[in-house]
Amino acid sequence: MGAVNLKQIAQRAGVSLATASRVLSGSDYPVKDDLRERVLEVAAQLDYVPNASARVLLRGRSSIVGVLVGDVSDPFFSGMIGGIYEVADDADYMVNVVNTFREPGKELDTLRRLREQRVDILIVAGSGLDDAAFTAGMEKSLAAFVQGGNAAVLIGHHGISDDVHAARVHFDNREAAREVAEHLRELGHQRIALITGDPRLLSTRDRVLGFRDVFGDRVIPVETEPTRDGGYEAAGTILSTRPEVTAIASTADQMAFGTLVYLRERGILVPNEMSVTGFNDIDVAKDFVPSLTSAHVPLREMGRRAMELGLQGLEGDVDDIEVMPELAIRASTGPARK
Amino acid sequence: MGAVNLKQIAQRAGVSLATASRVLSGSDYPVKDDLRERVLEVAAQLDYVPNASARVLLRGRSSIVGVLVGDVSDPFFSGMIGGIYEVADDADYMVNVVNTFREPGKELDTLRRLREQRVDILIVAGSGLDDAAFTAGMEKSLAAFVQGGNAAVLIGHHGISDDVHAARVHFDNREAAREVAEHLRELGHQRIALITGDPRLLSTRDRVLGFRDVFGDRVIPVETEPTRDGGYEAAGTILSTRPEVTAIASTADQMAFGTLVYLRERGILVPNEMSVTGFNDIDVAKDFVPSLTSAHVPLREMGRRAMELGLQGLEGDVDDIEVMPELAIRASTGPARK
DNA sequence: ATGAAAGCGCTAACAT
DNA sequence: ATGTTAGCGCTTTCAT
Repeated sequence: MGAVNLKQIAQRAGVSLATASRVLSGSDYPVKDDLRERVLEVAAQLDYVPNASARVLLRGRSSIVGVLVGDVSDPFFSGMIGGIYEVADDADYMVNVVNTFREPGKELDTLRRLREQRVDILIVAGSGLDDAAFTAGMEKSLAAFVQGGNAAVLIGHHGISDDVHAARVHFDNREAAREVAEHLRELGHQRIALITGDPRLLSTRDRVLGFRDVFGDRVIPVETEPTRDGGYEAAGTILSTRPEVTAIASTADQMAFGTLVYLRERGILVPNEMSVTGFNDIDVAKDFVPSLTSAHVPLREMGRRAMELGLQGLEGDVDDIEVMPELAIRASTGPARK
Repeated sequence: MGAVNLKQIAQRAGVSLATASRVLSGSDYPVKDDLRERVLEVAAQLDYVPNASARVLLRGRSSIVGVLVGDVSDPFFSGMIGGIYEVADDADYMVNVVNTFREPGKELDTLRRLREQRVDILIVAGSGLDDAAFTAGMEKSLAAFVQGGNAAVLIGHHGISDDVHAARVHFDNREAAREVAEHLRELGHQRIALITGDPRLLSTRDRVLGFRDVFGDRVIPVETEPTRDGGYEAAGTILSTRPEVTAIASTADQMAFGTLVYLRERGILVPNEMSVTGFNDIDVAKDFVPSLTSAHVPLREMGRRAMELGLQGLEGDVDDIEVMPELAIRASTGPARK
């Protein structure tokens, strides 16, 4: 029981702990070849793997980046995570992703667990939340983390005070939403429905605001699960209660897919009878039928940049960057029906 | 610099290290209320978070499950990972996912890093590989890991000797492929192309075998990147070089999507002029146009079961389970054109 | 009820 | 060139 440790290697090889360590830790300290070989052989034979905990304890650095997301299997997050991995891998960092399962109450908890692991870098990708106690807890935790000599990166997470010395990857959700809305307005739409996920999420809020900037009261918000099925259901509600609507927007592509499927099943033509828009522009959006008009969010790039900022943060320079929305106009939107 | 530690808490609170530990580690050891409160207060004030490394070192258990996958952002893996998280979360386990980026050479490396972290449970989800040295390395590493009192779970990873005391989640790729092939044969197809990813992957191999069981030499394998773009490209190659083909199968849905898009752009009717099949049946497959006939692989369930097996493995009982393929017949397949 | 001290596995400073 | 030892942060005996 228990993994093989250095002491066992040293004993078997008939050398001191220090010698074994010097050989196996990649130190450039000189060790005679015959001893070195003996150590190496025993280590290989027993398949010795050093204990990272002990090393971390000693060094105070873990080479682990902790990532806080809502749900790893959501393409929105897994895109970002993919970007993080790319950079982390080159920098020899392990990536430790934790799920909050979109339960905001859990976020503080998981953040703490990541801190317990003594991650060097913390990337918070879950959206902010409109909740004072939560925000305060978050700020305190992040401040203490950074205070401890680590780097924190917030992705699209405003609501956290600038006093927290964290790098940020900004994405202007409101502006992106405005572009989508503007596109619909130009097509002559007057009354639109907007399917949203949890309205307490700041990203959702901002997206709603963007639509309101253009449509004011003429946007009808419908709250649902942020999934394909949620969008499917919401579309049904909208059609039966709001016949005046000529376009259905969503705050995430998955919901728009659900809406498109619903419309397809009902034989309602898109975009002739109804326009549909998504948000985030995940990979399949362009291949869906009809291809989905969506606010493109450069997820992979955001992940990459976040990780780069984290690495820089360790060196002491905390930076802010902004990635730009870009409206992807496709086949799911057209002139409002008469 | 450096995170706050117990010693600092103890000093500030004017108590001994032991007392501080007893209060903060949730021990049921009795501590007078006034001291307890003082410690708690100081800890809250400084936002103390215990060092997991130290704890792991002491306890020998990390409550971390390590997961080895090809690529986190691939829906195939992220589905499984989602399942793992569900169970891990309930068991208070952290999930540490590492990417091999589909570079088989990296697998041994990443496995080692996970072992360094002293994960209690190891779930290997990347496919096996037809490479003796690789397999031997894998076996040795896993054996040593289990020997150390941990639990290993292999998902669809045959090729690893039964001597390795690992739990397994089996999925019969060959049988699943056979079902797809059989379906095509029944529709009258005689000549089919099969788009595959890396043929060194055992899962790919098995799927190819399943098709060969039914079609023998009449299946034309085409190797490409296991992505949407890879499938798109491969479709082009097939159409220009193999006009006799009446159906294009793929060993993963993403490639089939690419194929469908290519055919759509060329105005080739599916399934009238060409049938298309996928594999894995990821979420969007049913909503694609045309909806994709695919071998359904219960990814989420496999993840859940794997994690359950891992937890059981810690208790010493190593089990094998098998999940069943189920052919999802949809609109992308039809009778062979004349 | 409290504190002192040993020790988890490892590295690095310090002898020899 | 090799070995001995202190100590990273914590929990848990073992005194008191």
